Amino acid sequence: MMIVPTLRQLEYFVAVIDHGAFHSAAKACGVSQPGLSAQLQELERQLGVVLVERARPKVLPTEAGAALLERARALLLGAQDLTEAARTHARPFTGPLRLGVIPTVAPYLLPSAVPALRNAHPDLRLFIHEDETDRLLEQLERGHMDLLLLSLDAQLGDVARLAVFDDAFQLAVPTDHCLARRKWVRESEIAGEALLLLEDGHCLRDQVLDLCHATGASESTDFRASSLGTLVQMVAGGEGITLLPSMSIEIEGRHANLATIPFRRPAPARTIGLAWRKTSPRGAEFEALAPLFRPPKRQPR
Amino acid sequence: MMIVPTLRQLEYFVAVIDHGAFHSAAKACGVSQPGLSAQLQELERQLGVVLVERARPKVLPTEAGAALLERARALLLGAQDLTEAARTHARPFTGPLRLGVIPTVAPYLLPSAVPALRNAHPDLRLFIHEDETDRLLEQLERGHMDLLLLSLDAQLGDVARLAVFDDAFQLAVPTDHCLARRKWVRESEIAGEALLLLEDGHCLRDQVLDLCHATGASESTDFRASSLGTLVQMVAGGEGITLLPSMSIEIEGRHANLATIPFRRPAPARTIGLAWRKTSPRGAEFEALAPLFRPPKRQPR
DNA sequence: AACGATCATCATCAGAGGTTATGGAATCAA
DNA sequence: TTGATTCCATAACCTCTGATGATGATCGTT
Repeated sequence: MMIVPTLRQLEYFVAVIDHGAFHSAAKACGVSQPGLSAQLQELERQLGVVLVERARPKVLPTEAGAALLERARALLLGAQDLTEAARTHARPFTGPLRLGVIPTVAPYLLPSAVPALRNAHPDLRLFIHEDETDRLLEQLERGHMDLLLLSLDAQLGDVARLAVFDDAFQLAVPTDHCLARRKWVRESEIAGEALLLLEDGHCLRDQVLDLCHATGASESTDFRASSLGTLVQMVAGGEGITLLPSMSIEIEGRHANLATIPFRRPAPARTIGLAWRKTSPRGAEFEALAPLFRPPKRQPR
Repeated sequence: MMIVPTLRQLEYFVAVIDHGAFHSAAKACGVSQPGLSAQLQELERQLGVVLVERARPKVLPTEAGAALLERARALLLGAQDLTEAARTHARPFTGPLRLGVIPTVAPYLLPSAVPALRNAHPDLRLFIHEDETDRLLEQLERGHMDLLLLSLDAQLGDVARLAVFDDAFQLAVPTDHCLARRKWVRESEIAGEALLLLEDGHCLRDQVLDLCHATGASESTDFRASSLGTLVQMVAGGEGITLLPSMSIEIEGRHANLATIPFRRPAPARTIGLAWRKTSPRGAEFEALAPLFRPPKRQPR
């Protein structure tokens, strides 16, 4: 069996489509434009099909090119996985670990988790990327991320996942709110309230919104916060109430005019966990890393 | 992203494992032994892992090698599929078509189907391989077969499939059997009978055996035929009775001392159909070919 | 001990794949 | 229209990969 395309040719092909231009694709691949051009031509010659239409503002895949693009991507990803499988086998817990974390988890969990990771596995080169669930998942599928730390309550699609811990919600109200002095509240007690929520794209927003529908609460209109920090500022300013994940309270809850009240059990919660591509060669590693992402033990009072 | 292994290196690696020796693997790949040896060393150097243990009588994969072997196979298969996708896109219904057919179908359907195929698509280069279901499926998964023509009643696993037609069973008895003059029989009437069956491995055997259990018939011990032809000889010789698929009767049924009796509807039947790898780029082609595998119309009497 | 089989090494060479410089076509601004 | 600009293809040249055949080293067998 003679192998027809080379991985290098496929890499160039994918790069050209992704960049929409030869010269920038060439730069991204670390080669000169003529070099890339020649390889792509050779690929097209060998396959007997024109893959990219050299249109003016932007090169576009032909029909055939579009049909082969995903196969090419899958092959390149498979090659990457193979090398990673080799390294993992030779020396586990080494090499790059591209970790994606959602914005409503990163600032609260990473300060403890990152040192723990570095300490337990000093040869792991950690790259952290913070983004919303959907974009993280796309990056994961494309092989630009290795591991995600996020809420497993969101729609994750066909990925391997492992729950790490549950993160209960608490009610956050201004100190002059009628519930501010309560030791706990029932879920049903937020019925009729209008909650301040995060802006679109945050999985936390979607989950709390679902909770609103289930309990008879609603979303406070006119304003959506871009972070939990902003949200807390607004609650403390008397603009409304909201739900905060417990992990955020130690940091976000230190605010005059803000009271946080736990829910009575069973409290509504999100499940924080890890996700990775099912075909990732490092699944076993990731499972072993999971405990390091648990929140640090609070001092018993 | 620098691509670490080349497809050629992976091809050599897989060949060495499959052949158990460098020199024969090299011959199979069409290169000299030192060439292959060097590439494999380079692969091992780049991956930082020894992949094959140069044991004396036979080289064996190391633990790491075994772990990477399936990934390597998948990549090579993916590359093959990609080229095929390109050719299919450029000129559908051309190139090699490696068709696997089970032994209880091949002699009855191929005499009409093969000319029909050649006629409809003269640029299709047909390679036909006859074998039992399990082995065909393995060849299919490995990429050594493109398309299978078989009974969809067997366990096929995770493959794409398309039913082409139903092939009803008929009862075959010696002419001196009490049922020999009947125009039809009921399924329940074979209860208590002992049927002659094919030897192990034929899906037809398994299916008829299931039918026996369902109807209260049993298998005639002491003898298992290696083909339907043999089976018919034994029935005609008065050794017992059996079930024959309708498609075989025009050929196998021409025998003195043999009577074939249809079952009353709904007659027990097998479903003949096509199967291919889900990732095959030629699925659409195969679906278009399906009608050519229908049995030829019988002349109405 | 000698032999045969098998994989590694060596010296060598063709060509695949890269580079820079340049050409030509399309786009855009004036 | 014209000139400037952008972008891909081509050309000439170079480097080093990946092949070859011959030979060496090692191990199991006779």
